[in-house]
Amino acid sequence: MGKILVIDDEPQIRRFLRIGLTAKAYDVLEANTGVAGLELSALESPRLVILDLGLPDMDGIEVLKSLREFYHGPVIILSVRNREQEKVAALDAGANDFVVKPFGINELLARIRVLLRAGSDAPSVFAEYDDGVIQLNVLQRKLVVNGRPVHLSRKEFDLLKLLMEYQDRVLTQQQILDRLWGKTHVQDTHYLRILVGKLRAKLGDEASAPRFIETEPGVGYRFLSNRNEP
Amino acid sequence: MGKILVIDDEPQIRRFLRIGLTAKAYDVLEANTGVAGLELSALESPRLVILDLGLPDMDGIEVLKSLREFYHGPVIILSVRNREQEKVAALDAGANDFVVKPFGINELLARIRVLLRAGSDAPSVFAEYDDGVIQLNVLQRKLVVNGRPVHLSRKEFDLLKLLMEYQDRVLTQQQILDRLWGKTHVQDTHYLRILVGKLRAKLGDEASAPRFIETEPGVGYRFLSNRNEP
DNA sequence: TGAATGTGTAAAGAAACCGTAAATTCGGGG
DNA sequence: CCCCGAATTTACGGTTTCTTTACACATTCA
Repeated sequence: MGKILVIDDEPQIRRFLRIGLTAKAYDVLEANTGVAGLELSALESPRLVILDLGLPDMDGIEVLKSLREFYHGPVIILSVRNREQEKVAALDAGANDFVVKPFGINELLARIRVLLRAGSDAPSVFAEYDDGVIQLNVLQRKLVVNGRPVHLSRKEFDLLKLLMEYQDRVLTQQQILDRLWGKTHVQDTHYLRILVGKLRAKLGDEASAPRFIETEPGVGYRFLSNRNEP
Repeated sequence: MGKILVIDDEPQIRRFLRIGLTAKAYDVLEANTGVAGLELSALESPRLVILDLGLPDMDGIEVLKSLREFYHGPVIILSVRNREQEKVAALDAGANDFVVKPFGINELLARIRVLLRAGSDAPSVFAEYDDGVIQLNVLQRKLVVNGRPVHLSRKEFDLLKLLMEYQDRVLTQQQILDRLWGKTHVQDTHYLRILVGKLRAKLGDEASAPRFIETEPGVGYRFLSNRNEP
C-alpha cells in the first residue's frame, strides 16, 4: 500500500499507530526524534508522513519547515494541544492536516485515505541533484560545479533549487516571484532578472548561450537537464 | 481570490462564514438547502464548497455524494457532531476535510488555504500534443517539428496551443483574439493574420496548401490533425 | 468589369523585455 | 557600534517581440 513514516517520541503512540496502520497493509517506518525523522524521509521517500509536534530535540514547526525543503508528499500533524494559533501555523507551514490527540484510529485512517487519494504522481522527495557537471545538496544547501564548491546566497539557492526541481519545465516569472518573494511582489520582475544574472555568473553560465538556465522571453526561465558539450 | 460556496441552513453560521471569507477577499455564494447547494455548484463552479451535514431537506452525506457526481473541487464538511463514524463516512464519501463546530474562523481559513494550495498545480487539461510529425509540450513550452526543435515566441506559442487544443474545429477570429489579446482587440484581425503567418513560417507550412493550419475564410482558423502526405 | 472585402507577406517603427554594472540600503554577527 | 555580505534600488544599452504601415493578390458580388 505504501510507506508511511511516523515521527513521534512516545512509544505508546507509535505502537498505537503501527498496529492500526499495518492492519491496513501500510508499511510503517518510525522515528523518535526530529533529526531521525528528517533523515528517514530523505532516505526512504515515504508516501506520507505523520509528525508529532511535541518532539524532544526540535520544535515541531521547525521540523515541518525543514521537511518541506525537500519533501512534497502529504504531512499530517499530531498534537496534544488544541490551540487555533498552533493549527494555523502548522497548516500554513505546509501541513496538509492537523489532528488533535486523543484521536480515533479510524478517523486518522480516513484522513490518510483522503490525502493518498488526492496524491500527485510527482516524486515526493527532492533532496539532491547531480548530473556529472553540477551537484546540489538541498539539505546542506551546498552547490558543486565541475568539482568546485560554489557559495550561494539564500535567494540564489532557493531559485536554483526551484528551477532544478522542475527541470526542463518553464517556470513563469510570477510563479518564481511568488515562491521567493511572496504574492506581493509578483510584478517586480526586475529582482528576478538580477538574481538570475548573479546565479548565472556563479554557475559560469552566460545568457547568450545558456548551458544551465535558459530564458523564455516574456514568460520565465527553465533549467536545462540535457547538456551536450565537451 | 475565487468563489466559495457555503451550504448551511443556519443564518448565523452563514453570516459568520460570510464575514470571515469576504474579509479575505473570497467571493461567497450561499445556499440554505441541499438542493439549492447542488444547483449552485453546478451553475457557478465554485473553487471550494463548505457543506454542513445537518441540512433540513436532505441527508448531508447524500448531498456530498450527489455533489461528487459532477463536482471535483475541494469540499469541507461542517458538523456539530463529533462522532468518529460520521467523520469516516464523510471523508470516504469524497470530503477533503471535516471540521467540528464550534470552530475558529482562522483554523477554517487555514484549512481552506491548504486545499486551494494543493489544487493550484493541478494537471492542465491540455498538456501535450504529439502526432508523428509535430510535438508540443506545454509545460516545457517546447515544439518539435520533424525532429527539429523550433522556438516560438509567447503569442505564437499561445496561438498554437489554442488551435491544437481544439484540433480540427474552427476557432473564429473573435475567439482567438479574445483569448490572446483580450476583448478590447476582438476586431483587430490584422494582428492575427500576421501572427498566423509567422507561425506557419516556423512550422514550414504554406497558406496555399496548408498541412497544419487551415484558413476558413471569413470565419477563422483550424489546426489539422489528420495529415496524409509523403 | 470593377469596387469591396478578406487574406497573405514584407518591412519599418514602437514598445516591451532582458542583462549587466554600480550605487544604496538592509540586516545579522562580531 | 561597526562591518560585511546580501538584498534592493537605480541607471542604461542592446535585443526580441509586438504593433503599425504598406502593398499585392484572391474572391465575391454588384
